[in-house]
Amino acid sequence: MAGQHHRHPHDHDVDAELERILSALRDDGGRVTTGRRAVVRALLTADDHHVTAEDIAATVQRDHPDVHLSTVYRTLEALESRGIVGRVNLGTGSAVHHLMDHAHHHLVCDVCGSVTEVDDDAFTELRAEMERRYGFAMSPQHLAVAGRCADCR
Amino acid sequence: MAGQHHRHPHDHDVDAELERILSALRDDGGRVTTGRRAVVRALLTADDHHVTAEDIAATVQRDHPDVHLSTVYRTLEALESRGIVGRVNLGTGSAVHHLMDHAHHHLVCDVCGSVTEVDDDAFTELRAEMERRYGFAMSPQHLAVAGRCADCR
DNA sequence: ACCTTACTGCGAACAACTTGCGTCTGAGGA
DNA sequence: TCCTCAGACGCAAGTTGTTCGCAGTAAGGT
Repeated sequence: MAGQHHRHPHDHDVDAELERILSALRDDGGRVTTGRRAVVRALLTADDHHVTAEDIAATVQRDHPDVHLSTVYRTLEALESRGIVGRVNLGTGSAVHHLMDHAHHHLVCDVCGSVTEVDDDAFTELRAEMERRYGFAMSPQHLAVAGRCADCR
Repeated sequence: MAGQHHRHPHDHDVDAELERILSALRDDGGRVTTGRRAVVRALLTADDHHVTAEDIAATVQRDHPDVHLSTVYRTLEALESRGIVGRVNLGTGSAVHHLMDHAHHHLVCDVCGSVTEVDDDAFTELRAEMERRYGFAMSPQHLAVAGRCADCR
């Protein structure tokens, strides 16, 4: 065991989850490389769990300076195609990525750009309605609702 | 009065609405030019009322070949900042624009990319919930819901 | 240890806008 | 009607965020 540098109280949780995710990737025919490990770790330890590709690259490059931005993009794509991470694309600027640990949606503030998670259960009624009226199957993820957050009102 | 070319049964409605919109623009300090008139007309007559900037440019350029794409973008921006048109940005590809004639939202199919309008009233309950739980004021427009449409399921 | 072949770094390509610049023009006023 | 001048235009060049082609590297099954 032992030492990654800078251990924190919850590093065990992070490490366990990290390995769980990486095995899922490996079991699906993917390979686990230093870069990929670092990208997943960055996603796990990101403050608000919603980060851009460049955020991830910046974090990763603190420890591994030659992991290229395009590797981050390719890793995110590999994880997305396996349903491990999700992408939120609020029109302006870069897309934001997050682990799909639980079904949730996003309230995106038009003013400050902050992203708030909303549990999927708030949407069950709406989902049923869209299904009934339009035969449309709402994705359980990826939904971004624009508006104005409490702070910016 | 009289003749634009190629008159159709509902051209009067279109023309009336066109002038209404252009006056709103003019009353707000904007200027009405040939290009802007053509852009608004393209929005009014678009088949599904949800068009990309390039769609608009293509339509406009049939009659006015030297209206530049950048003029279309600038006109759309002018109209958006005045709340006359709205923009839907489904992650992939170009943004789609539409007149804000009534409050509605969008069901965007992940597979075929089709956009279905949903009246805002389906969202009143959800809006109240977001307000109550997070103090978040959902925009009455611009909401795009990802998923799979009836045809693609 | 060996052999596939997925993954990588790098730079160049790409799509969708956005902007700087010099010219032109709509529309309120003299 | 004519002036004038900020707002709008055409054009080309620039930005931004993301993807791709290539040749080299290294996972991981055998």
